[in-house]
Amino acid sequence: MRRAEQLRYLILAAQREGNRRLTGRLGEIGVTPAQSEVLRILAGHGPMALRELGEMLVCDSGTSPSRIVDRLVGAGLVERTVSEQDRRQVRLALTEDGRAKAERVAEIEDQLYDQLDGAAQGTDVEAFVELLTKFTHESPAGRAWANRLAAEGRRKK
Amino acid sequence: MRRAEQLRYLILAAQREGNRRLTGRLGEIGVTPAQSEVLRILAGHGPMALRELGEMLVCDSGTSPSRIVDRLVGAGLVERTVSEQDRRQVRLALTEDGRAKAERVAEIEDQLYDQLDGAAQGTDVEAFVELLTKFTHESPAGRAWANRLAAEGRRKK
DNA sequence: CTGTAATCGGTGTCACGACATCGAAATAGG
DNA sequence: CCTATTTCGATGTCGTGACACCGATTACAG
Repeated sequence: MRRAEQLRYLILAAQREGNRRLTGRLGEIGVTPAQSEVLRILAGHGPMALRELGEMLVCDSGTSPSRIVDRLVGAGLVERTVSEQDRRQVRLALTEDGRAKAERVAEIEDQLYDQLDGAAQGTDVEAFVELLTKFTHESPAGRAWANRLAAEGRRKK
Repeated sequence: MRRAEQLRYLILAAQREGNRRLTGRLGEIGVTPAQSEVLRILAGHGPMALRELGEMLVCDSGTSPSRIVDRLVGAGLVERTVSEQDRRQVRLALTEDGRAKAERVAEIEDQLYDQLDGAAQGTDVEAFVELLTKFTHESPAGRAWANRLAAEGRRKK
């Protein structure tokens, strides 16, 4: 059993398990994990174009997350407006319902983060964060996460 | 930015990136990552029932991996036979083509494991393995991986 | 100003994953 | 035996993910 193989499958299992727990809790308020990521990004970083959202989404590195947004628009949580300056662009903004839902999502996530932080007590997570960052920093998903961190930094200023 | 949140998204990004690389390399021989896991399990642990396969599959914790197997049967890599003793059961076995394909999958995986081991040089991976094992050991995917490890142990005897 | 290239978002397609439900077959209980 | 329960695998459905391709719109080069 190679060390890398074990790491590979444990990362896969952890991702699945995290998603499973999140799906269960988020299901109570009628959103999926992918949708929740969109809600949280829009709540935290204001209205933006679909392309910008795509550059921050870890869960979907496709050309554009049109279809995830479709469902949020259908659920009345997100508003799509064609940009005035550039009619190719679409501006995405949370509705009132969307803001409320994003708030509830944040609460649920916080509870799960408490669990995870508890499980990670006594482990040198920083070393692991560094390894994963190195492994992903050239990938679409890794760049999306880096974009989120950068935006977070700007927001705090 | 909570530590757990960073860990969550980095694990997601790493899983996506690993899958992306694997998809690219495996695409050359016409299989997907999920299919490759089935091939490797059948190659390593002999013919088995669909249920047993399901209990070892990290990639699919659903009721049964019928549909993934469907495609492998369609591709002529796996043979499905109704069990004589228990006509509810289906015995899965690799065909000659399937064995050859599993061999090529193993070579590709080894190359990627080399990359990953290289990137993990100097990191205390064991601590991380322990954390992930603890996090997943009650989950479907975690149990599947534990089953794989156990079967691996038995095979070596 | 005009033709070409680049950008943006939408869509078609395929293969998952997760969940629920189903029918056939075997087993346990009486 | 005979019925109720359990097991096994298949299947329907929904929502991703990843890729390729498309039309509309804008930017740019000559």
